[in-house]
Amino acid sequence: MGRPPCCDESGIKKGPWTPEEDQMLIQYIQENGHGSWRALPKLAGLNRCGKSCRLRWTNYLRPDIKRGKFSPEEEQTILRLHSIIGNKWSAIATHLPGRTDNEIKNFWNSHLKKKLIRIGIDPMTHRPTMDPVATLTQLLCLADLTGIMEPGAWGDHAARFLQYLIQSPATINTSSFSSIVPEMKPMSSMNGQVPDAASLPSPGLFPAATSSAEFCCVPEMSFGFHQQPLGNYIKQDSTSNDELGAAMSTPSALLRDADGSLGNEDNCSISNNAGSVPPPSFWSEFFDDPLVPVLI
DNA sequence: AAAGCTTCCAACCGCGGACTT
DNA sequence: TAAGTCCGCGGTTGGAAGCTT
Repeated sequence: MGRPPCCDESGIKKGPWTPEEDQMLIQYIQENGHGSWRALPKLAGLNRCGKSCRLRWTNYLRPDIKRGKFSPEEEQTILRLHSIIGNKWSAIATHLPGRTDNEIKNFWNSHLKKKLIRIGIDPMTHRPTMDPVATLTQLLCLADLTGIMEPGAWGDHAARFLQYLIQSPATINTSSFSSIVPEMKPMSSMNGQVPDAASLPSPGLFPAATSSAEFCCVPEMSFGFHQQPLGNYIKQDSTSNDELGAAMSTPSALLRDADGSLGNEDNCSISNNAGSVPPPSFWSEFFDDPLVPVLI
């Protein structure tokens, strides 16, 4: 069953709001609350439909709306949430105080989406648009970093890791790649700065998805290097203290059960066993709940 | 300076879920 | 239970502003 459009009444004004109309709406809502949006226009003396009033209020006139450019932190939050829940703009907006779903949607469509496409990330899947190994090879070529493969250039760890990526494509589960783009930057933009070689794992620490694993973490090194240090993390039951599994983890690690579904264990936490390497910052930054966040 | 193009964003549209009658 | 209504959401649009040629 459909419903008639709310604005099909003749004589109802559409289009941009005038300052006078804004003032009437603000004054009415401040004095009476919005109540029924349907009834509001008549009560407030506005020749608008209720829907138009609601939109104007929620997207523009509300006193708690934050104006101005999105900060890098807000941008990262949007990207992270979008990689998890997709185009749920209202849900994303709940994590960005003062920002409206419409504003976030516009920012995504006009900035972030294009940005991802430009750097080779599919904005809908948040995965590289090309084969990750091919992408890495291409980036290496672009950055003219072939010299790094020479012994001693980055240390054995880094060289082994790069060789792993280039020579062992079959071991990389490309279907599980995910991207938290702001934490990564193309190698070509690193201007000779390389990550701490000691923090790079040996290829053996990268388990491909296996059917028997409690969960698996898939490294996301296909596109660039995380700005945050890598480390090994332990998934632990906080009540029994049982170690449920250990994995090489990146800031956007994928935690899955053996059947590929999302982990859902209560009482679990992620802890770090790498000593000097802190847990990925986004766990605490982004999720209030210290239990296992569900990411995909 | 002006024409054409691109970007940005406020506002609209239509759908679907929830609620009411 | 079905029909009617309201609200909120995501997709899309149109025009203003900015940029390029």
